Amino acid sequence: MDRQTPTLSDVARRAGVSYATADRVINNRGGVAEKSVRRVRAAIEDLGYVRNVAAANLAQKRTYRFAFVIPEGPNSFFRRLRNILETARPEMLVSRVALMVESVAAFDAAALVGCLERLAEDKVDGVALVGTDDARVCAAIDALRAQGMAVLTLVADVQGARPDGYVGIDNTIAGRTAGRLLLLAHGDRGGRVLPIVGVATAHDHAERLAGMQDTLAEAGGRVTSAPLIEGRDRHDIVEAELHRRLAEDPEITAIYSAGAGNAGLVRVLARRAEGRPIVVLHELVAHSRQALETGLVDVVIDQRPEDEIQTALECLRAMADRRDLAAPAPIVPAIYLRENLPPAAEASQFGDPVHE
Amino acid sequence: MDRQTPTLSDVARRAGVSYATADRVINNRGGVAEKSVRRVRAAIEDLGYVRNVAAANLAQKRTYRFAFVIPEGPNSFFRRLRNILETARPEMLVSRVALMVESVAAFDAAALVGCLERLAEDKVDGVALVGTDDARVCAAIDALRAQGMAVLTLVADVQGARPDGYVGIDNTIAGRTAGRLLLLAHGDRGGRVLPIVGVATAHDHAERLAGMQDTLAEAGGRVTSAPLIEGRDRHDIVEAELHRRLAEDPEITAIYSAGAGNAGLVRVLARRAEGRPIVVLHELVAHSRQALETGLVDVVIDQRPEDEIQTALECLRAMADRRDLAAPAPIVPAIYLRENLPPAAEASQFGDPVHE
DNA sequence: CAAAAAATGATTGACGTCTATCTTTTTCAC
DNA sequence: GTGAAAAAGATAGACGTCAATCATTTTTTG
Repeated sequence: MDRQTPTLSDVARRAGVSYATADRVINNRGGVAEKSVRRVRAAIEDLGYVRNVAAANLAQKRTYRFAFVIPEGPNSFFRRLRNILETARPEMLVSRVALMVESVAAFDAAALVGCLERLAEDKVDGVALVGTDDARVCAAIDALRAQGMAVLTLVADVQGARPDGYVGIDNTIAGRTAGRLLLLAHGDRGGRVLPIVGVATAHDHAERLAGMQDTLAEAGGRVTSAPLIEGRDRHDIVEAELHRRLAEDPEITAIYSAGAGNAGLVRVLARRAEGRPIVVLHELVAHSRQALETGLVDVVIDQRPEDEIQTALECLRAMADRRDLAAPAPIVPAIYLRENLPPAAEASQFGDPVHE
Repeated sequence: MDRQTPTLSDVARRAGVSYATADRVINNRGGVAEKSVRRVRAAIEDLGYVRNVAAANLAQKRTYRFAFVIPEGPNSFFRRLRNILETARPEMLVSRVALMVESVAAFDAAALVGCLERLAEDKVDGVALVGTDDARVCAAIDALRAQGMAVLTLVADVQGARPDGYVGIDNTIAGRTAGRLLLLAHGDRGGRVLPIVGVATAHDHAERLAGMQDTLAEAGGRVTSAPLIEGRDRHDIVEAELHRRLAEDPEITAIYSAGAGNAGLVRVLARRAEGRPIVVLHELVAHSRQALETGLVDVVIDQRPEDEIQTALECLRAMADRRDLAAPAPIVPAIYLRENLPPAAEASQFGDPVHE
């Protein structure tokens, strides 16, 4: 019925060269005349040859080794990220991908660089790292790439660095999305939004904040932004500050939290006797999820780390296979209400694998 | 450093049996004493053996053949579905997956059954079909499965059938999500939502409608539901009916469209001189996207067909490989505002594949 | 034109699994 | 204990590619 897919031998025959030459071409081994290269390329085109990755991997006894470098610490988002990776690990094994998850101190550029250098020696095939803005990190990334390994930034890009790609959301878009939700929830009434960020200098939080404010402004300014709280991503600080500000400023109609430390925010809300402001926050983690379920919070904007990791893995594999992958679809923030929450991920599931 | 992954020979050696026997076990060829089966299984467990799918596929010269059965017609959602599949096809080829996209008349159970029967003869490895409720369809699905092929329902399940899985959203959840958004947009004011469905008897639209109404009711009933419009998924009917109803009932504060035919809805909105109701509708397609971008519409709830297809492909592959895949994460409806729209998909991109 | 260099050809043994065939051993019923 | 059936062992070719070696041809250079 359907004739089978062509092999490299078919290509060689069609191009009128030997298998060895065709092999030299597709594997860039060099030492091939320009004329032959062109003929092989043409034959590939004609026959629609597609390299059989399975066979190639088999011959190379290849197992992909990918490292994910994730900040450590109590931050629940990164815990979630690590969880997803751990869950994916056994499934990845089937396709011969060994996942390494490295933890480094958060915001510690030196530690991150050290980790990257170890990975460079370790000869992994690809690295995905959560970026920290720092010149040394840029240099380390360049060094890895120069060594021929694939490097992605994940969740947070590194300004100035040139990785093979960035997998994560655009924080301006995330902030604008929050702004639009706030506008929607205010209807045609006016309002006053209290923004909470980690620190105003972190470029991701700053981008979210600006995106939110721009969107409010573009809508005519009936909803305005109050002075922000810097919660340093710590729930105790967020709790204290927020408590104070809400008492101080009764005009607040909404809260937008661009960063972490939302457990403190939830505590303040839970204590309120009556009517609460509209609340929009980021990242679906245990406490934000629960707050959504109990109605303490209206909306959670999530960057869907599952998607990010899947996309990252796809990119890393494509690069390791020397395939050209169409640039991955940018990851767009997801909006969760209590009604469309994804099923809670198990902490870890050890279903016994069945081999048969 | 890391010792290499064990092969089936290692398993056989460890189990104290021949390679042939180990092979008989993992491939269920039968004719193996219970005792030996247990020993092989134990060895697999001990060594953490994972069947090398690449090698297996190579040996079998396997190309997966999967068919997607999609209703034909002008419906832009199914056009989108088909587009996604066509775009995925070349990428899938790399992993040796041949995608077939079959079109059958919409809502035509007989045509669907005919198509499934052809596929049964065609010996494809798996089928994903958009369900149509019908006893004959159930029977056809069972017949395919009895023949050992993997069958998934996609987007719409078939009531009474027992496919290997359903990949699509829960329409009740989708409707509840719409309800929550409507509540959010009404704030603490009252309102009156005008629902539009295709036909009230279609169970998917009915589920969405009920979900929306339930959510409104649970919130205390300050926002109510007006009598619905049956637009039969046709934009001309939707346009005429909606126009009439809006003129008739000035109390309408919101529109919820659970089905298709939204081009007509958008036309009505575009003609309105001033203030429009809150609008929530389903499926991100060309005109709904544009309506969102131009501010004619507030929210689009989308079932993310890209995800659905990816999940479906994953499931089909897993089943074809005789792997046990953890049940795929149910697909949750996505909420799009004009700010978080994913980049528009190219109609079709024919970037020349680079082989090297 | 000869020598050196470059390009090409020819061939081979992995890689891990599948599939098939054939032989040998064990088990079981009678 | 004999014979048949069941179970197990042994082995080999194929799948498509990679990586390496060595021989041969063509091209370039002085």
